[in-house]
Amino acid sequence: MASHRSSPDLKPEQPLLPVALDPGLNHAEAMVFRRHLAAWYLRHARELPWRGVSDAYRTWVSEIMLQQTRVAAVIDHYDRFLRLFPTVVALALAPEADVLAAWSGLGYYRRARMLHKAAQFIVETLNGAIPESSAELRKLPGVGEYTSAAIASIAFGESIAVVDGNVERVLLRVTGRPEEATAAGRAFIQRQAAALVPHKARTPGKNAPGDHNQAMMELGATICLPRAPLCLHCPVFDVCRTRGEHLTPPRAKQRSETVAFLLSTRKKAQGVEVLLEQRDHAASLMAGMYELPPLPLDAVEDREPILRLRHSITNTNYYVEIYAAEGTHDRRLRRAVPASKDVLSWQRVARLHELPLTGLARKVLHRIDVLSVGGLNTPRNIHVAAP
DNA sequence: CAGACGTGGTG
DNA sequence: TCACCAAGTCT
Repeated sequence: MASHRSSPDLKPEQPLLPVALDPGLNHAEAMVFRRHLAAWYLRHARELPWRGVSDAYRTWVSEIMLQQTRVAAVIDHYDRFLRLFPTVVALALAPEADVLAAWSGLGYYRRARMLHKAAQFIVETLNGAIPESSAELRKLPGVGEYTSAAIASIAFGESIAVVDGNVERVLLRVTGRPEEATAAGRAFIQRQAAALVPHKARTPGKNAPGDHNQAMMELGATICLPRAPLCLHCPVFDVCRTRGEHLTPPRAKQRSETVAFLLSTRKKAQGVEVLLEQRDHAASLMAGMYELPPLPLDAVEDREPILRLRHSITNTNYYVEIYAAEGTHDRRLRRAVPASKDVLSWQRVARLHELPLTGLARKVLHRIDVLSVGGLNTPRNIHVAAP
C-alpha cells in the first residue's frame, strides 16, 4: 500500500478517464461501508473517559477539548476539569482565571474563554439546559459545524454527519477524490458523510448516529492514518477506491527562532516565590496569561542557560533558553528584563497551579521541578546544571 | 477566504 | 533538526 504524500508535481492534465463528476459511493457500497464500520467499532472502540457518558455537558466539554488536540492531551485534563467544574452552573460561576488555569497546557485558550462564556449564556438565558439540536448548539460561542454535529449526535442521537479532519481523510481515500480546498470539494465531503449517517434510533439506549460518527473518527485516528494507513486492518478495505493513496497540497513552511526567559526565585517565610510576567490583556496570543519574563537575547550572550528546550507554536519552532537569577545578588539579569514593573509579580510556587500559566511556562517550571504535576510540592532542583 | 490560534508526538 | 499535523473556530 502506498503512503500518504504531497504532490507538488501534480500536473493539471490529470484525468486519464472522463470520470463521472461525483465519484461518491453508490447506495450498495454505502450500505456495506456502514455495516462493516459499525461491526468494527463495536470490537475496537478505545475506552475513553468521555465515552459512554450520558451527560451533554461532559460531551460538550470533551468535544471542545478535542478540537485540534490529541486524545492523550485531553485525557490529561478532562477529569480534573470536570472535578473543578462538574456542571454548567459550576462552570458559569467560576472566575475566568480558574477556567484558564484548568485549561493550561491544552492550547487554543480562546476555547476555554468561549466555553466559559457559553456556560454563562446557558445558565442565564436557557435556565441551565444545554440545547439539544445541532442548530441551537451551533449558536453557542466556540461551537462550529463540527462540534454542534458531534454533540447533537453523541449526546442526543440526532442524525447528522460530523466532518472533521479524520472523516475528511477517510472519505477522500475511500472515494479516491483528490483533496481540494474549494467549496465544491467541501460540499462533496459533506454530501458523502451525510449519505452514510444512520437514521435516529427508535430504541432507547441505542444511538446509531452517535456511534457511527465516533466510528468514522476512530477509523481515521487508528487505522486510516495520515502518513501510513493500516489498510490490512481496515474494515472498509473492500469498498475503498484507493487503499491508502491520498494526494494533498503542500503545507506552509516552519520558521525557527531562539528566545530567552528569566527564572528568578526568592525565599519568603511562606515559601519559595518565582517572578512572573502577565501578558498584555490585548495580546493576540495567550492574552492575560502568566509566563516567565522574556529576556532580550543580547542580555544573555555571555551566559549559560540552566535549561534549553524546544517549543512549537503554530508555524514557529522556538528554541527556548532559560537563565537563572538567584535571590538578591545577580541583579544584572533581573535588570535586563524589559517589562514594566506593573506586569511583574512574585508568585508563590505552591499556588502556581491556580494561575493561568502559558503552556511554555508550565513546561519550564515543571521541567525544572518548581511545579510538580499537582503543583503542591516545594521546589528541589532550582539550580540544576546546564544540559 | 486566509491567517491566527498552542501544544506535543512522530518519523 | 525539521516537517507534519490532531475530534476546529473565528475574524
